[in-house]
Amino acid sequence: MAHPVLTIGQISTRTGLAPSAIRFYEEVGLVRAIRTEAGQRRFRRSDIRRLSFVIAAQGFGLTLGEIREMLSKLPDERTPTKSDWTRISRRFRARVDDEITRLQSLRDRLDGCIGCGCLSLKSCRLYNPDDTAATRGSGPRYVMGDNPET
Amino acid sequence: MAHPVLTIGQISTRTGLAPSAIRFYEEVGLVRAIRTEAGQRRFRRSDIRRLSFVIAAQGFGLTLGEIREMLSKLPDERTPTKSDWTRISRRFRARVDDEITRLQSLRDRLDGCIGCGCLSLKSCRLYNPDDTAATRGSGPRYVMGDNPET
DNA sequence: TTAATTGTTCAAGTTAACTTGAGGTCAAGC
DNA sequence: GCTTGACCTCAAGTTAACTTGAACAATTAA
Repeated sequence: MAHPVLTIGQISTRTGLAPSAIRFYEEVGLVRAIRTEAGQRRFRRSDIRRLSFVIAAQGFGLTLGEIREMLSKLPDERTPTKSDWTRISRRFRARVDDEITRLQSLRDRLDGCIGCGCLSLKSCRLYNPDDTAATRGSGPRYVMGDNPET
Repeated sequence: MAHPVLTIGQISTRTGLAPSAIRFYEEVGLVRAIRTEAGQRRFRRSDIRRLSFVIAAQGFGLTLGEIREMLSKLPDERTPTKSDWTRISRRFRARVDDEITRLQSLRDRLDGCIGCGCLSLKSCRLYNPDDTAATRGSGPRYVMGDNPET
């Protein structure tokens, strides 16, 4: 093998992540680096995949905590195999599916509002209480308006 | 009319937003309050709808800046009519559609990776360069891995 | 061998979207 | 007319996800 282990700079160019981000990811437990005698980080090739997964999951909207959660399903002792990754990807896919569903239902409600003019009706709820937890924020937010003066 | 104008507390209970959030939204220009002689805020009924839109758009993932952008299309002088809102909602729907499309393509690529095992091939790009700008972060991030030891 | 490059730590700064707290005012009910 | 609850401002704190900078060590290329 040309490069049994990689430096942080090499990982950086391969993933597109800034070295500072990679260090930060190590700090929060998303990757683990081996250290040389002198204290420099060395990464395994498989960490490229790991970090790429972080990027993908994050672009999808997961927090680093959630991503760490998912990655915790990978074996710690050995290099993850293809089937390890397939398992994780399947879980990830399920989350993507859920999000697509959520957005489709948002779109439907939006269509309802646009089409039937319920924007001006008490009965229009762009946020219905049965919706799954919102990404951010807390407390009940449900009514898309009220009977306006207009 | 029972309440020609509403206090911040009333707006708060109607929207589910904390008063501090409403004040903050005023500060960043998402709503505008009238002031009483004594300096207290008074809102129009139509602001409930406005703030509800903020909540909806935010739950979808738009930043407050983007939301302000969209809301800037509403008339400033008069109370927005139903057709004003319909126009905005249509634009919003287009954004939702785009996001659904983006996620579907992510899902497809994910399926490819899961199905064909390309997770272990150089050719697998979970992030392809032609993708539209990611929500967060900068710099190129494109490779989902590399030929691993495994 | 020496200079340039790349790496290290640690503390502090950044942005978004708010919340919290202090200290004070206003409005409503009894 | 006074107490209570709602409201005000302004400064500072909070969380996520990093980046930046200072001061220094290790590696590599000429």
